[in-house]
Amino acid sequence: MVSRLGQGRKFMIEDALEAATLVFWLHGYEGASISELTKAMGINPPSLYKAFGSKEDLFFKVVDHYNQTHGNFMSKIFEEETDGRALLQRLLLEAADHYPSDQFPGGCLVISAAVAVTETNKHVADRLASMRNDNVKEMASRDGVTPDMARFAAATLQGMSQQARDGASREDLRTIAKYAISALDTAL
Amino acid sequence: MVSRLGQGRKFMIEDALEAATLVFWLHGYEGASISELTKAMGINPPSLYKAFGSKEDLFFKVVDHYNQTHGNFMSKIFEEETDGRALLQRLLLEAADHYPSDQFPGGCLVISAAVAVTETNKHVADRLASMRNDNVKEMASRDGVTPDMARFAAATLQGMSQQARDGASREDLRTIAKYAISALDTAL
DNA sequence: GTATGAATTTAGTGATCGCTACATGACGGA
DNA sequence: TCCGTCATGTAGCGATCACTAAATTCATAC
Repeated sequence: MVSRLGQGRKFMIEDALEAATLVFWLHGYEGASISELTKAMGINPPSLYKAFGSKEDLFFKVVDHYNQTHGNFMSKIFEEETDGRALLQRLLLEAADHYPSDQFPGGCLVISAAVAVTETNKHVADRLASMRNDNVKEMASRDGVTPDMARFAAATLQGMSQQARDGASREDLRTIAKYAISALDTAL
Repeated sequence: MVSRLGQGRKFMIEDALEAATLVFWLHGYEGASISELTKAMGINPPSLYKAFGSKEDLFFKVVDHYNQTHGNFMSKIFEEETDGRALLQRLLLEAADHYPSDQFPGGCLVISAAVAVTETNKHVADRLASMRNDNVKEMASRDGVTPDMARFAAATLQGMSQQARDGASREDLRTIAKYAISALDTAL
């Protein structure tokens, strides 16, 4: 039985998450203040803490939201491509299309939101790092993909994310992706 | 005429810069607090501000110091290698040796110290970004190196830096470097 | 209409941020 | 020895951090 008492929430969780996503994506985990987050989400701090628990809880819900929306193309490719090489190729080429953006911060939130942080937030950066490393393992588990190839693809994706933040164009990133694909097609 | 009045500085600039370098390298520009910096440098805040001006001034003096010490291998390669392809190859292979580290934070300070930051420190991140982009231009100015090749090499180096922070081994990075070199050797 | 219960707004908490005023300490010059 | 000068240590500035106690508003239940 769902409780129908009280005045009920006045904002939509998804809308608030999307607003928070843009802030965390642009300024990173520590660079995003509760003040800026609540302003962007259109709510006050107590509402944020009531709905999401803490800044850290909110952040990881934002990461989930990001993976289901802006970063959705990745998991889609993981689902659709069975062949390992085709998987890596599509990841690289589609990332080249998605990472550069005018309306969004550019690059990948999971890659750039917590690179170098305070000691007290080390576990946040570590959790993102293990998400990235899980991605490498997932790639390496596919047929035709060695751990080395997976690492190389992951490193290229991370470099492309940085390049996007540094202002590289869609065309720039496509070229980087093509170089990487040609390396993956060449016996080492 | 050098002033010989007063009690004189009680610490060595280079030692203080090296200590500050490790803090900024590990925790990034914003993640490094004045409190942590002064503790690592063995001095009090007024001495820091007297000697270095501000946190931002200190940071960019740290970047210079880093480029002349831990990151010195880069400029050395730029000086020694005239041939463009040999330049890119050495950059990739030697970065693979330098980026992973047990005693140091790993990766490159210029790449990881200010990725996503507060709005008030955007200009710090922008200045590091333009240093990185200057590196790309410098590579592209060499014989046999197209802008595309330079971008690809830079992206790979940035990905390798991230991988090093995520725990990749020297061997892992060498393999990534070799993949990238094989791509550069293949006509696109 | 009134009591109940939940999310809201207001207004702060203590802690830490980057930075500095002030007094002390340590040296060279006279 | 005393002064002038500069770096130092102490102590704390205003601002902002993540977070929350308390009061208020609002929707339902009866």
